[in-house]
Amino acid sequence: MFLDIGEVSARSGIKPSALRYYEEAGLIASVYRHGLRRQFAPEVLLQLKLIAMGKTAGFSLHEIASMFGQSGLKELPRAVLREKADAIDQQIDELTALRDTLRHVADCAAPSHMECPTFRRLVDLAGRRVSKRVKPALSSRQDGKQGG
Amino acid sequence: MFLDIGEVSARSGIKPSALRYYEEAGLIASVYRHGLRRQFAPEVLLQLKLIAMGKTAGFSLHEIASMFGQSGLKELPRAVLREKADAIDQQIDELTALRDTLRHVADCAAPSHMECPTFRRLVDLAGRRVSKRVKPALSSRQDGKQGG
DNA sequence: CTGCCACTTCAAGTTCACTTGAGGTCAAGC
DNA sequence: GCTTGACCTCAAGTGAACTTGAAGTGGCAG
Repeated sequence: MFLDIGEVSARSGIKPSALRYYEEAGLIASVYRHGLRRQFAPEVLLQLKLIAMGKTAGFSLHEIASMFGQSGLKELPRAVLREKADAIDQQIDELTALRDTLRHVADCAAPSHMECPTFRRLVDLAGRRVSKRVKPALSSRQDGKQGG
Repeated sequence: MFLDIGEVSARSGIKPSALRYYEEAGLIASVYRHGLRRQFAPEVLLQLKLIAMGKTAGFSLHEIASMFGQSGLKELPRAVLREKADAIDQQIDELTALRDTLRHVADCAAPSHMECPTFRRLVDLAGRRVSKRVKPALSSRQDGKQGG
């Protein structure tokens, strides 16, 4: 019924050391101990998927915890979630621009991309979006200080 | 004509220390020195936008350098760029799923999300995409080892 | 010619997200 | 009842991406 850490690790592809780290960070929780051993509910696998998605989005573990902490998604600040969703929308726009730029650079025969108008337009477009951002999705202490 | 580091910092919103760090990492280059002071070509601002976009996408500085190193985008490995573009496509899918999940959680009135079929479907969908991934876009040493 | 101040270098410090290693525990199988 | 092996804790180490601090340099305004 319950999974011990090796099992969770095997099914999620996340090392036991990382799982313990997540537990300490309040991202997941074991339901009880069998002797020393943590026993996890199977739902933890779903939570770990969510965590992986959050990481892909560039959120810190702390931010992920604030979205769906170990509480098992019971009482979440809906406003925070909507904010994060908006931030992800912005990020998708940026990624789209980067992807298009990459594809353009890969295909464009121009000798210097810096002078290619298509290239400049692509980068510029993305740049504009970045500066329009309300809140930084990726938290390097740099963003938000020293404002551009 | 040329910009010194403070100017570049002011226009890009990136601290001088980070700019020096980027130079050492081979991401940007100054064209010459005026006394001690680095002089940058204005194009560096465009390059910095590209770097910012790459960071948003979760690429390491090393990977970003491999995409468009300080060379000024002259002779780039087109295959690598296309690969990265594909990776970004995958990432966009994941982010879309996460965003939809977040919005669902914010709106869903169910007492426990774990039992909400819409929720499970969303997470599951994303999970499937993740495991279909060819190459990890975000390089934590974990991904790729210990395969799930 | 003096002083200022934005720059310089270099070493060390910081945060995040883990990993590694040493030494210990305990349920189960022989 | 002893060994085995998967787990445990805790401290320290790692790598990425910077930041900070100390000590120095040099062009330009006054």
